[in-house]
Amino acid sequence: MSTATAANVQVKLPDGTLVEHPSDATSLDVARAISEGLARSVIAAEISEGIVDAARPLGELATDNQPIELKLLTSRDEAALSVLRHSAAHVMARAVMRLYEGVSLAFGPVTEGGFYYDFELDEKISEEDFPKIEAEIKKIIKDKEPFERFIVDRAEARKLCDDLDQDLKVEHIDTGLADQATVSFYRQGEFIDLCRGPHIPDAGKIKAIKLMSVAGSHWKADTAGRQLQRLYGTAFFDKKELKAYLEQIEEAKRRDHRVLGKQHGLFAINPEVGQGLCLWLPKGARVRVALEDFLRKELLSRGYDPVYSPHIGRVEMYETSGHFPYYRDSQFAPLFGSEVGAMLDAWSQKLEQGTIDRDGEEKLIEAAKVFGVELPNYKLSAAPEAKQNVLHEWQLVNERYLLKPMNCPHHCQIFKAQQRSYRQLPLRLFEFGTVYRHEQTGELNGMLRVRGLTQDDAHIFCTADQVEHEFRATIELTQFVLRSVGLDDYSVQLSLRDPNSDKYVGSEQNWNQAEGALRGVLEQSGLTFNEEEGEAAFYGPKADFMVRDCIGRSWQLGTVQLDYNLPERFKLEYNGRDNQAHRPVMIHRAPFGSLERFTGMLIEHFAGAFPLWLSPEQIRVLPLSDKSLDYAVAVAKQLDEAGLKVTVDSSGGKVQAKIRNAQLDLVNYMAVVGPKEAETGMVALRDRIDGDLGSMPTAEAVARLKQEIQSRQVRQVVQTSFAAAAVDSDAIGNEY
RNA sequence: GCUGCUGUAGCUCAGUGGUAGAGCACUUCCUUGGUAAGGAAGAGGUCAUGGGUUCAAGUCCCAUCAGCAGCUCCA
Repeated sequence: MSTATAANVQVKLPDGTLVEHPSDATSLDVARAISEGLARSVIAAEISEGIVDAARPLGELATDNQPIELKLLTSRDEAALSVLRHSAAHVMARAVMRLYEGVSLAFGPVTEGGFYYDFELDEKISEEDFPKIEAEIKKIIKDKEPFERFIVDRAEARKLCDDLDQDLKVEHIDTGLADQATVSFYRQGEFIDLCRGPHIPDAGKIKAIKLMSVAGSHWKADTAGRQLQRLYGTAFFDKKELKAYLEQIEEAKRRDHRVLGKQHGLFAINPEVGQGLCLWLPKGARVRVALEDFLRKELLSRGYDPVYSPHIGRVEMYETSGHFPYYRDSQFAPLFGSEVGAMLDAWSQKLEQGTIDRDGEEKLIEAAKVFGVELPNYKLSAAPEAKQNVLHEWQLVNERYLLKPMNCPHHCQIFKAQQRSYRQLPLRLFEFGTVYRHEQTGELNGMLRVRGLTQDDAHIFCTADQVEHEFRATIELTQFVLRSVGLDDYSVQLSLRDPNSDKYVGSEQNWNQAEGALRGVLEQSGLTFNEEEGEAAFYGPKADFMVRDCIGRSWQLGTVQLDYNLPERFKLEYNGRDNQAHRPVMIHRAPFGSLERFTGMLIEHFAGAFPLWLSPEQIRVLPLSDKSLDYAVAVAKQLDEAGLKVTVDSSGGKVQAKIRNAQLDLVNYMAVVGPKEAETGMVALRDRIDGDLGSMPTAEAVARLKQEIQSRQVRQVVQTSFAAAAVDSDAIGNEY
C-alpha cells in the first residue's frame, strides 16, 4: 500500500531506500536531501522509462501509484556523458546563432566520440572560425544558465518555430512529427530548440569542450536534399578526458594503414592502375599469404572443400541470383562479346526508365543494323517490356559478362554441377574469391574500401536440420580466427530485415525461420549481441562481428549470413533419405571479410608491427662489419631453410645504425653477428620489444622463433587503451 | 555520386607573380665498428594534367584527374 498522496511522491533509490518528496520536487531536490555535494554533481536522472532531466518535477515522472525507481546520474555514469554532449551541441548551436545571421537549425545528436549540429546558413564556416565560436561557447558555459523544458501542442510548436525563422524545424514538425500531439522544447537563455532531451541542469557542467571539424551533410540524409553544414565537437566532464580523447585521435592518425602501408612497403594504390585497386607489395603480400595459409589449413581441417571459380560470369546468372538488378549501380558495366552489346544495354535501360521516344528508337534500330544486328521482332508499337524482351533475347544469344561482384552464384553452380544426396551435406565450398565492385569514389578508403577485393568466402549447403549446428560452427571458427590474431574484444550484431521495407526478397516464413535460427544460436553461445532491424542483406539475415581494436575503435569484420533465397532462385536440390528432391539451405560466411579490409585493419591494430607469425620480415641478420658478411649470409641461409622470413643488412654503416633501421622497419628479431659469433656458430639475438637477448647457438634462436610462430603469440609493441573515448550513441535518443 | 579542402624530388614538407628549396631516403667514395643515426661528394623536378589572365605563373582564375574529411552507400 503506497503512502504517497497527490501532493507527494515516493522515490525508491538504487539501494532500496524509500524517500518521500512533494510532487513538484525534482531529482535535484532528491539529491539535495542526501547531500549538497551530490546535488552539485547530478547530471541527469534515470527512471525505468529512460533518462530524464534532473530538473523534471517528480510528479511528472510518476506513472501510477508506485514509487519512482530513481537513479541519480553523475559524471561517473556512462549515460551521463551523452546527456552532457547533447547539451554541448545546444550550446554550440547557440554560439553559432550569436555569431552568424540566418542560421537554420537541423539536428544536433550525440555521436560515438562527441556530437554535431547541422546548420543551414549562407556563410561558410571554416576551421579558422573555430576560435571565435569556442570563445562564444566559453562565455555561454560561464553564465551557467539552466536548460528549461517546456511542452506545447503541435500547432503552437509550429508557430513558435515559424516565429523563430526555423523552417527546417517547421518542416520536421509537419512531416517527421506528424503523429505527435505535443512536443517538447528546451530554452537556454535566448536559445530555444525543439528537442526531446534530456539535458544537463545547467551549461556550467560542461568542463571540457572542443570543436573538431566542419563538413557538409544533407537534410534528413537525402543527398538530393538541402545541403547543410555540420559542425562536429566533443565534450567531457573534465579536461583530462578530453586530452586522452585527443591523444587517441592522434594515435589513430599515427596508425593510419595508408601511411604505414606506404612507409613499410605493404601495399600501393595508384591512379594509373585505377581507383580502389590495391597492389599488394611483397611485404604486404607476405602478410596476406600467412593469413591465407592459416585459414586454408584451418578450413581443410574443418571439413571444407576448396573450389575455384572464374573472375567473370554471364549476366544472366546474376539476374537469376537477383544481384544484377539489385546492385546495378555498384557493379562495373557489363562486358560484351560484341561492340553493339553496350548499345543494346543502354537502349534497354532507357526503355525501362521511359526516357526514349519513337524517333530515338528508330535511330537505334538503324544503328543496330550498321552493326549487323537485325531485330525483326522489335515492334515500335509494342509495350516497353515486350521491346526489352526482344533486346534481351539478342543479349542471351550474344553473351554479356559481368566482372564477378560476388562468389555466391558460382558456388551455387558448383553445387548444381553434380547430383547431390543428403549424405554429402553439409557441403562446405570455400574459395579466396576475388570480386569487383564499382564503389562510389567517395567511399574508397585505402585497403578498407576498395573496388577489387578478395573474400575468404565459403558457402555451406545443408539441410534445414543442420543449419543450427553449421551456424554454430561458423561462429566458433570466426572466434578462433579473431583470437589467433589477438582480437579478443568483440560483440555480434544480428542484422534483421525491416518488415516494412520492400528491399528484401523471399517469403515471410523463410525470414522468420532464418532469423529465429540465428538468434537461437547466439543466445546459446553466450556472446554479447544486439539486434538491428533493417540491416540484413536483401536475401537473408546476418550476424556480423564487431571487433574493438587495441585503441578502442570498432570494426565490422567477419560475417555469417543465412540464405533461403538463392537456393530457391537457382533451384538447388538434393536427394533426401526419402528419395525426394529437397531444397538445401545456404550459409554465407567470411571470417576475415576480405583480405584487403582485414589486413588494413591489422595494420592499424598492430600499428604496422605484426606479431611474428604474420610478420613479413621476421628476422634480419646484421653483420658487425663487412668482415662478418659471409657469416651473416650463412646464418641467413640457415634461418631461411628453417622456414623463417629473413633478410641480411649488407649496408656499410655501423651496427647501431643497422639496429635502428631494423627497429624502424618493425623487424621482429635481429641477429647481430661478428667475429665472436662466427667463431662459435652463434648469433646475438635482439628482440624488437625486449632488446638484447644475448648470444646463443643459431639452432636455439631458430627453435625460439619457431615456437613463437607456432603458438601464434601476439606481443604488441604499443598497447594503449583509452577508457574515456567511446560512448554508445544509441544509448540515448535526444532527437525526435 | 554530393559538399569542402589538398596536389612541389622516392618520402615528409618549405617556397612574397620575377633563377626550384630543405631533411630523410638513394648512388659513389672514405670509414670496419658490439645493440636506436660515422663522414664526404653526387644524382634526382614537365611544381598532378589541360586551358586562361599577365611582360612574366609553382604562386592568380577555370576545367579535368587524383587524394583527404564529411555526407550517402557497402551483396
